[in-house]
Amino acid sequence: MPELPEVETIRRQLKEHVIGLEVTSIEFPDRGSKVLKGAIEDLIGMKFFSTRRFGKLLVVDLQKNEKKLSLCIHLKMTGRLTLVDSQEEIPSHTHVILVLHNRKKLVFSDMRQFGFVHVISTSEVSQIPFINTLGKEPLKDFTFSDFEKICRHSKRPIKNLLLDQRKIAGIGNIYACECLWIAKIDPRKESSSIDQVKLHELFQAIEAVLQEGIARGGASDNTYRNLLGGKGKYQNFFKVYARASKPCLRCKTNILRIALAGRGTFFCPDCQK
DNA sequence: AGTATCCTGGAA
DNA sequence: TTCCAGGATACT
Repeated sequence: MPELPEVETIRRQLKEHVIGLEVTSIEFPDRGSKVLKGAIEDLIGMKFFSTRRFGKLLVVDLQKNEKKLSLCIHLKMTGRLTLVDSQEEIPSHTHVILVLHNRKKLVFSDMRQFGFVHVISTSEVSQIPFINTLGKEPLKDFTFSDFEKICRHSKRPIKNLLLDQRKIAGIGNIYACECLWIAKIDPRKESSSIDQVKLHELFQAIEAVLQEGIARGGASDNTYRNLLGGKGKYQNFFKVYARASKPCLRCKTNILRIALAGRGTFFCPDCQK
């Protein structure tokens, strides 16, 4: 599902394909859709100006003279942002369509309606609670000492900690499973009990896994598609996620699937300690 | 700190 | 027909 690498992929595509374009009209195929908030129609006549990402939240800023508004978009599980040609078919479960000056359409669709598209004034973006409570960006200002501090204070299972957006921003279920496998750590292991060496391996694995995810355009194990409707490729390189009952790629022991933090959790019971 | 909740389609 | 997918939040 869309985690940091998938959202970052879309952000980069927006930057390449949408920045500088003007919104000429807006359509609401699902009027009254609960995923929309704020005066989206106020975006008409404004131009895409910049793109930002906060964890898994995408922020697209638009401008016209002194007026500055921002689209805050969260894809959650099945949300999609798609840029389609004027004649192309609109995806199913579409909630809003921004028609652009070049006649292309920027479409937000979401089958399960967990995601959202909110319009707020750009000056308010830094104040929205979700951004305020986010932890460090793992690919930006994240140091080993930050990570150590987070883990040393917690008795929770390490996987739960990795998924906690208030501690580290952007890691979801897939990448949490993957980096724990790489660092050979049992996802159930109490965070504060992991020794320094292993913790450092995990710290490096987080960066490596997220970078590789971005490099491969994200993971389309299930429903994820990028801005142009294409699939990511990272699912072809999963080490452990979705490999229940298959042999561990390191030691051949069968991969286990358990529930942790209410999520499917995949790990090798033999080499992840 | 752990769990129910939102929601729908696809798989078992 | 039931189960499962899981991001974030509101509960308990």
